[in-house]
Amino acid sequence: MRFSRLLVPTTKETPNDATLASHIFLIRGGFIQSVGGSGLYNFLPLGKKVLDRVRGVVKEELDNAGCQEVSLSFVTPASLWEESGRYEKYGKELLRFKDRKDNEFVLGPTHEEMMVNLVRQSVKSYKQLPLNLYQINLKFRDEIRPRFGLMRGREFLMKDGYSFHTDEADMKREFNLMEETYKKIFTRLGLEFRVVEADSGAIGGSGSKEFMVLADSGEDTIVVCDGCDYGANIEAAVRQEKQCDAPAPQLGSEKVHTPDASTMEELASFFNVDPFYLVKTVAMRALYDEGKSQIVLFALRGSDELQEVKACNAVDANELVEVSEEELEAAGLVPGFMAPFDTPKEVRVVVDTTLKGATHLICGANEKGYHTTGNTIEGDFAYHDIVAVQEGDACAKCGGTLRYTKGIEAGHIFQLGTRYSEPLGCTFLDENGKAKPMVMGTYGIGVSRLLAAIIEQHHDEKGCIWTKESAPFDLYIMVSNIKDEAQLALGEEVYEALQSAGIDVLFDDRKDRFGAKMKDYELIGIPHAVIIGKKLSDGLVEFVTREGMVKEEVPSEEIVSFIRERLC
RNA sequence: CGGAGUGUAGCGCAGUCUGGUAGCGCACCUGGUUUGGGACCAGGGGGUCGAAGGUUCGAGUCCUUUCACUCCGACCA
Repeated sequence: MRFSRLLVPTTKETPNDATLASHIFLIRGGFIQSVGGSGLYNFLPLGKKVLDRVRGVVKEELDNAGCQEVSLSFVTPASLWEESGRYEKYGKELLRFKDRKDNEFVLGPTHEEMMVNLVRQSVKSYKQLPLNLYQINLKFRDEIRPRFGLMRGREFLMKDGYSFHTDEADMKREFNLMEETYKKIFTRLGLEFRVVEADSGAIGGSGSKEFMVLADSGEDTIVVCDGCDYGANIEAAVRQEKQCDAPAPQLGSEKVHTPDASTMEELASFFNVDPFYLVKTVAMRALYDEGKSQIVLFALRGSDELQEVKACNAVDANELVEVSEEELEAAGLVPGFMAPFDTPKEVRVVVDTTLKGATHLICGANEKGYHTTGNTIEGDFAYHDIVAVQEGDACAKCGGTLRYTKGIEAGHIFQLGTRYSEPLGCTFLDENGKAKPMVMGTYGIGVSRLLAAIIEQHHDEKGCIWTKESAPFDLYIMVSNIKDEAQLALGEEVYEALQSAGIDVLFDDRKDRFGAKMKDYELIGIPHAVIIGKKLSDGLVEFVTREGMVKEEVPSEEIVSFIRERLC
């Protein structure tokens, strides 16, 4: 491709809403163009090329693993979503609309329903299973706050795959195969990543893993162990039960006047005890379908923090929101002095598992200005793991130290079970002619997000540095001064020779000066370049590696074979 | 949805307080010079100043309403 013919509107200036390197360079490098600035982007020729290459890697590995590509209709009848029960549960991110006949539709944010529908219509026998179908198509999620360019757009390209099995064991086999396949994909794309245990969120099901591309700019906090390969999203991370060296307060069961102590710090210093022996009672409002809601008290040790996703799962709610003090008082609770005991009966209580059987605890007295000491937690509370793992906690697997790191969620695989096949009646006949729901797995990769993830990991202050398998072109050739006939002639010659050798070359034949072309090259970030310039009079050209901007001088007559050796 | 802010040329911004010819940089077009780090000179095109209503002889500027977007918090590939 000749640069002079390619639509690459590079800019010197940074768009004012871009803060992330990937966002800045994808826009400045002319890869993408913002549409109305609301999480919608056009892919320009360069961006489309990268997208296609990344998509190609994904497709190749999936096909090798025995998956089959399909393409599902983007507009989905709402009735399917009603069948699965997600029409309500999915919330406002689901874009709903009506056609001219007033029939309701949604724009697919994910396609479990559609794929199950496809399979239930065409698969009837155990002989047709297992089956792994995928598509690489647009998704639309009406995000509350789209941002960071391709990292969190409203419309995005996603690979979503679904597998169907006769039993749990076969689904797990496929799940493991997909984990290995995903590792191959991310490795080929040149990404440094970590596979972590994850929460299943709105998709449902059990046992899910996320593929986190490590980057400081990542939106997810992941917990990793420095002693073993344990890794988990903060939303799902577990730890060894915490121990406390400080002595337990030896106080009997009494009510103590604590007028100014309502926070954990104040309370700990008031009683002069470790926060480990305090009970923190956090009130949240749990939201359910059809506008129902309930106040829930979450009790945990004063030394711990509530993990909201875990808490939300514990009460099976759609969402947890904060509760105002007024609402708490109206429900008969005393903000700042709440206890998990003797609560009004419309208030639900969830206790962290580590408090089960705990003694010598200090907690609120359900009375303004008072706490009680010498409490023991026993009996039939609803016990759940609701705490956030903290840095420095001990790994449950090996006892090593857990640390936080930031990641970009690039892939997520789920063991779904019969969460969708059952309500949607996706069954097969087994050897005995008996109908059973298929056991499913589901597997996603954020393909357009991968472009952002690659740049987050591979850039410098000057621009993008694409990896071998993601680069829009294999090589860039610059003719420094196109008025210099010798330079231009050699450029044309090398360009032709490499093109016919199957190397995808971007030939910069523009009239601009050296500096301007160099800036564009650095911004666009093709892995290697050949610069035909001044040194041609000494019979030399330069071979540049974008990573580190390393320059090597090569005799001009050897450049074609040199490149074929380096790039192939 | 809560908090903060911004809407003026394709992009980045000034002008708004104090009403009076709509400006600057980048980009774009023409001609010329220049060619190893985002060149220079000369000329040129491009705007219902987010929208609606009001005040006024006159509104980008003042008043009212409204919409959109961005940033900080809770969702997700």
